[in-house]
Amino acid sequence: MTGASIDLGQVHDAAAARLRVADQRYTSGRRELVELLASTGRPATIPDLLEARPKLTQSSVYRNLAMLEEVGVVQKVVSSDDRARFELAEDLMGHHHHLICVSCGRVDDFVVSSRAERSIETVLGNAISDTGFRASGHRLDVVGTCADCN
Amino acid sequence: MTGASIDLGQVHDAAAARLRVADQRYTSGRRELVELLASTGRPATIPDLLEARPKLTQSSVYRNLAMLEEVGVVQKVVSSDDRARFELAEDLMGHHHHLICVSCGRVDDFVVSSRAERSIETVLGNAISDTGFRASGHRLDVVGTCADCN
DNA sequence: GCTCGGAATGGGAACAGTTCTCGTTGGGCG
DNA sequence: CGCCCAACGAGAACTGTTCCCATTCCGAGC
Repeated sequence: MTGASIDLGQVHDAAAARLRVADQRYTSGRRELVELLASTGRPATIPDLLEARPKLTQSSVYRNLAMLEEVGVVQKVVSSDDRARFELAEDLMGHHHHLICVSCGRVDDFVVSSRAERSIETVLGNAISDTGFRASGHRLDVVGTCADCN
Repeated sequence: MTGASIDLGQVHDAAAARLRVADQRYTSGRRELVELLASTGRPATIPDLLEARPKLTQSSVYRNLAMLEEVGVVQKVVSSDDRARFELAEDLMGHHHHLICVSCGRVDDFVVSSRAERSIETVLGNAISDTGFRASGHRLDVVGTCADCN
């Protein structure tokens, strides 16, 4: 169900390039974060990341995620609990949506057909055309309870 | 653009009834919150509410919003900034979507045609049918920059 | 290979939003 | 009229996140 796995080398190259534009280095800590997020297949919380790589420290993870978000390598995802979650940016991961469990806060990815995406875009474009709002994208999340929470 | 205004009396009746089921009173503070949320037409932050009704106190607003959420009268909305926003529950407000400004965090409501809603529901139903996830609804938000933020 | 300068790091303090605590208030019922 | 307990108000406590600063690391130039 989770889309075809992505090319890690390509992701690293893109991350390095985007950081370089901002005069930032692609350090080992940042590389680890990107690698983790690329392999998880689901938005991760900071505790998730710290647990997966105990060598990482909290303040650096926060700082590096903020930097990676700023240069467009990762993006923040909000769920129903109060921890931020992070995933690779859409242009690295592919456009997708989230299943948000209101019971445990877990977030999973899913995709819909590109035809369905186009019709959603059209509907949204019509709906907001007279609001002065400039859309940069959409978030279509399904809320409910995950299989584990039954 | 904001849908037809809702029947305030009906909202109060529903709120009172849902609280009563949970052995809770519909106190003046709670009534004020419901009234504010019904009149705002856009999800409100706690500071918004405190400013609109200086008589309300912060701790009571938090406590009462939590209670009203628990009995299904209001719901929490997350935006891009880190303040929670609240609006009346969907069955009191009508189903709608949000325009989320990534620059200032402001959130506005908009609606799409019921035909479009049905097709979205169908698409989502197909996409998650084999995940074990039980959907209770969806959130379709448009992110971008509002007219004020240009 | 060595040194220097600036970027990144790590640990902890500071901060903001939210939740909890507890003594007080007040509405409803006997 | 008085009792009881839910709700209130003020502030303390808590939690996730951000900031600070001394130390470490990396890369460029010698």
